[in-house]
Amino acid sequence: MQNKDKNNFVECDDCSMNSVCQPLVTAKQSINLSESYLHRRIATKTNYILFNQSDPLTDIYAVSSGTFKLCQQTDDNTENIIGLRFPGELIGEDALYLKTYNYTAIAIGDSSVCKVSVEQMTSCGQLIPEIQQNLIELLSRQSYVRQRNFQAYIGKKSADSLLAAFLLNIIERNASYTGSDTSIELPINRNDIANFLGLRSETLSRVFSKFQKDQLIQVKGKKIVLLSQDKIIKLADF
Amino acid sequence: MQNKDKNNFVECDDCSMNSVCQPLVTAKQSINLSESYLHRRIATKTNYILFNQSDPLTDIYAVSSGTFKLCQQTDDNTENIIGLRFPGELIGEDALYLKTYNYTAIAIGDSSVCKVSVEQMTSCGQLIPEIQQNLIELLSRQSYVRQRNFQAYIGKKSADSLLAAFLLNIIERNASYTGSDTSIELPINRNDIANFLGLRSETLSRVFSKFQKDQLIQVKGKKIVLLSQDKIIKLADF
DNA sequence: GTTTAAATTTGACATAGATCAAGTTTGAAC
DNA sequence: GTTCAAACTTGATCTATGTCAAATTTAAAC
Repeated sequence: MQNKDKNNFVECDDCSMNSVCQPLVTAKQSINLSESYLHRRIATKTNYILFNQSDPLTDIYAVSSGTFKLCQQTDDNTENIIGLRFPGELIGEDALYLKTYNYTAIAIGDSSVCKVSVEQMTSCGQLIPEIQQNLIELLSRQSYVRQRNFQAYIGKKSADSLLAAFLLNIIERNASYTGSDTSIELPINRNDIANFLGLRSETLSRVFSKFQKDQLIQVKGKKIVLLSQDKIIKLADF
Repeated sequence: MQNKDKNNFVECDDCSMNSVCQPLVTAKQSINLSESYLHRRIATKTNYILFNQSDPLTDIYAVSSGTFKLCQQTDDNTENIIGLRFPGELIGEDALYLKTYNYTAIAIGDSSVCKVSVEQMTSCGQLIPEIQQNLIELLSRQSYVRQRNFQAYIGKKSADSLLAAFLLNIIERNASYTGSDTSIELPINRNDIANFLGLRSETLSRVFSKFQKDQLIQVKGKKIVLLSQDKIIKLADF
């Protein structure tokens, strides 16, 4: 079980960008890479913005600690949270296709990221086939993760099953980092969860209360423990 | 505007697999590829199953005509539709990571697919760098499409906005094939749409009726025409 | 520690969607 | 064409979630 102190980082070995980042580091010795090709563990404070919706793509990020929310503005100036990223996960890689970020990425709490220049990665890819192959694996893995993520929420409407699916999803995604598959230090507030799930924060609060009353979960401050994983999975499956 | 006769296929030029499929065809002349490396336009009847959930990955498919639904069974034996695929789109590529399909792919109506052997594609990729590069672009495009798809539905709960988002989504995805960005020949029945969106078919029916009464759409048999795209976009955005 | 604003919970009522039931329409098989 | 089952629509009621308001808890700033 790893230390969960907030100053701790995900290990490079557990980072999804490692397969691209490592060969670049090795290549640095033989190829003339500019200094900006890779920045490791850039510290960011709460509400720090990595990039804005519709900025041109320049870098791909991997979360090394903390959490980021991905937001979109709608016409009427409301902010919709359309995704969350946890340590070891990528941010911005879906812009490789359109060359433009299509959401704003904002730090929740003190966090940190590693950053790889797309330009450098691409030109190195021509020289080092290993990078290409790794990039393919990285992208197919990402494709799978997205599919799972989509499946988790599509077709669900009841507040109970949405929250159950959400808890399972974030606990699973953080398991390798936290070392637990039944608990999590909730990095995001009720309002943001409600926004993401399309519920009202009052409704979400009631479901949290009900889950506690029914002995499905235990909440202590920001920490959530699943008391009956089976029942939660059943709820999420509905 | 293209002919929309159901026997027509999406052009290879408009198929997302083309960037991988074409180089393989070219390579066939110089490399010793087995006969099974590529099957073009396999005809499938209604309810034909391409592969089952948890089958090991062997091939990646691209829809050349018709429509496929992606389904998952839950514990209580109900079938959940977790995605649709239209001409030019891929099926099964997200299994590249886990090596196992994680849903069942079923034809809706008479359809057809092209099929590429993953084994052959991978071994050819070592010899022909072009295939690797094209695969990367294919996967990042897919990543983007999935993200858009996710965004379209996450956080939406009202039946109105779900249906509006659904109509826009499928019309957009079929536009290059049908030649229209305001109408579509609906390939899927109300029950399946309701299942996918997590609504009851009665509710969906009521929303369809309301949209027609409010002059937002026109329905003639299976054909749907958007009368006020602006209003539908506004509904979907909420 | 105290103060204070923000986050969360709870209550009362309104409303959208689910459920159950009964039509009506559509289209395939004959 | 006719028949029939499946798909779709509509109506009446019930329930879950939204809405608005107020109370309570939490945690940040001092």
